[in-house]
Amino acid sequence: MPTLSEVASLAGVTSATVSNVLRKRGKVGEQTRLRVLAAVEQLGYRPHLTARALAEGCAPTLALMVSSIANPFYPEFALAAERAAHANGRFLIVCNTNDDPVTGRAYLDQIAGTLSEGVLVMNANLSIDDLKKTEQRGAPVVLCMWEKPDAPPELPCIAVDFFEAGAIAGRHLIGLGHQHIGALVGSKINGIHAERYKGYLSACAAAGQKHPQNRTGYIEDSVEAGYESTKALLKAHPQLTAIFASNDLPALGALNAAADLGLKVPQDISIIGITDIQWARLSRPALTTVAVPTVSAAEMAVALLLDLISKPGQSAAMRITATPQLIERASTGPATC
Amino acid sequence: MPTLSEVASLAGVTSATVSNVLRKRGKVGEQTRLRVLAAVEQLGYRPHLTARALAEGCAPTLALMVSSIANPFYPEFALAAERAAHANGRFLIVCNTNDDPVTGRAYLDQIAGTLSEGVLVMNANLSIDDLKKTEQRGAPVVLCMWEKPDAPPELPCIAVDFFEAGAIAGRHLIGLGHQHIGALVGSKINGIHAERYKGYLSACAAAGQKHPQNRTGYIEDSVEAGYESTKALLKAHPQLTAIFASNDLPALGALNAAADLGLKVPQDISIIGITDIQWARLSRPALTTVAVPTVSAAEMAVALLLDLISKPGQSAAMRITATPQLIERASTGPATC
DNA sequence: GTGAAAGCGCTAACAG
DNA sequence: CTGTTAGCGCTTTCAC
Repeated sequence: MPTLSEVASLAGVTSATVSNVLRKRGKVGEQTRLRVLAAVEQLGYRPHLTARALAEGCAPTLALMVSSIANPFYPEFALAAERAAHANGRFLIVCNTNDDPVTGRAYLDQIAGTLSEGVLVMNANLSIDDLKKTEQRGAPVVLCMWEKPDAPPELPCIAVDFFEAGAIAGRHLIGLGHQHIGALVGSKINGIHAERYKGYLSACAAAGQKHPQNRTGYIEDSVEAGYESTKALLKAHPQLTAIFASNDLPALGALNAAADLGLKVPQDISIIGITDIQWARLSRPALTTVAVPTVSAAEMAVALLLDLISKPGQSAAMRITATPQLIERASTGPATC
Repeated sequence: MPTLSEVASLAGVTSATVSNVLRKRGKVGEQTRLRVLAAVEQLGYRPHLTARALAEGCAPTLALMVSSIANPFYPEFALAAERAAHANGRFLIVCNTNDDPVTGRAYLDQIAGTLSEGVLVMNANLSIDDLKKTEQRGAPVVLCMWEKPDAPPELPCIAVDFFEAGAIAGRHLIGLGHQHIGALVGSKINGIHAERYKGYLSACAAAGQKHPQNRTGYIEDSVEAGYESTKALLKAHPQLTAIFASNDLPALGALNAAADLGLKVPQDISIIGITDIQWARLSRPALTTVAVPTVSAAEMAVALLLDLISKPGQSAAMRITATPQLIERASTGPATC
């Protein structure tokens, strides 16, 4: 690969000048500029991003920490984040923590500030302490789609009003006349869906309905867990006419459980999820769900991170994305009893 | 962030020595080693990966080019690739080309050899010429899950026997007694599924069945396209008892079309796909499909790429992964007429 | 064993 | 306007 100085000597100038024409800095004579450009073209010169990063003291990469990029929710976020990053001249490194704090910490220690200029953190089971530590070391951190507004994150974050998402789901079910509702709350690992559940409970309370504790299954955030839990719930409480799931994956599992139990959705039982992942519209019946603003959250997260990178020492404000939206599809309908 | 020389002066040695103990190179006196380690610990020193990359002339990153990481097939590949890369001390940069050759070329020009040491290419609509050019510039390229064994790739690649995958699917359907089979072949964009279709046709021929051209829909690789095409196919050919889809997404669309048409799967119509993406096991009925060795392909691709990186000028051999496997689930059954 | 010095490719003052 | 001069933080001969 040709270097700057090779281009320089071909053009009969010095590397500083070449750098200047390439970065459009300083003033360069029109003819030398042309000469340099010709040399660049002739040699097929491309700037060495690693060298540039070292010299500038700033790498053109951002890291995205997720538990697993194969989790159906992350790819859409990652796509939006990568696009936003690239639109700003940055590249995105994807790190799968596998929900293992040790792996996560190792990633942070390795790349934060040394290879990537900042880090976006999705639900990757990283400790706030580790994150604060990497922030103190100079690599900005942005929590993405933060769900616990009451627990001060102590770190910049993009928050989504998951309480409202839960409330919307609850109101939808109640509005349809459902009085016996089962709930699927995940994930067990980090109890991160508590906010959604609280929102749902608040909707019940507001309608004067009470939700008995034993109608809630605390489960993992997966189709399989939703499937099993729904079967158990329906066996214990045959009178249920609806299922509130704190996430789409368990909701989809509930759909399958209903089908395998010979129940018709939504005639016999209504099911609602939260998030609106890709599959939600593709299941049969298509899943009614509360869409969360994933794309805008990703864009905001990248914007916030870039802000923090450009202005070190900035205060760590929390930004909030658009309100979740009910997406009414075919898995919910009026209560029949 | 503390630097090597800061650690060095704390330990009362020179940076070369610190480097030696950290890289476990050369011989270092046991006591100096301990002293250095203590200093590293005390300062919380972490090697600056960008600086190291520049000095070593080798970046610790690999790039993965995909059309869109949100396409349901890529995340599983990306997960496996990232794990394999990280197991070898490399980080993975994800690049979404959006199927746009211009975007793809820009990515290659920017990072290949300057920020990432090599590039993995999934179906990203990049021209072979562009790829060969980046290879010539010194950044190894590995084509992942290459499907056209007859068209010499001229580039190192991991090939999957998609012809056999198609044949397996065809044999399965024929073995079940199906004589009137419709075919969904995608994607239209790059005609990349031809091999799968050929395999399917060969299975028909081997069984003495002929597949009329007008029973094939050439479509995009999506659930929606599969849905529409299945409806059209079924309308034009009501006698069809099975659908062969060259990919799972259209197969899932076919499943939905059958459901919306009031057809029971597999009693009225059998449907088979190829790939075995995550959703395949989650649909109702669960999709019978021919699983492709995604994970091993990803691992082999990373291994090949690392080989090429470590041994420049190596011959570009094609490596082949495991044979596709039939995964019999609930969407296929005996022909009833 | 350990240190001195050069250099990876580029940027960023500062001179001229 | 353009060239000179230092580095960025680390690795790597090559002496001592």
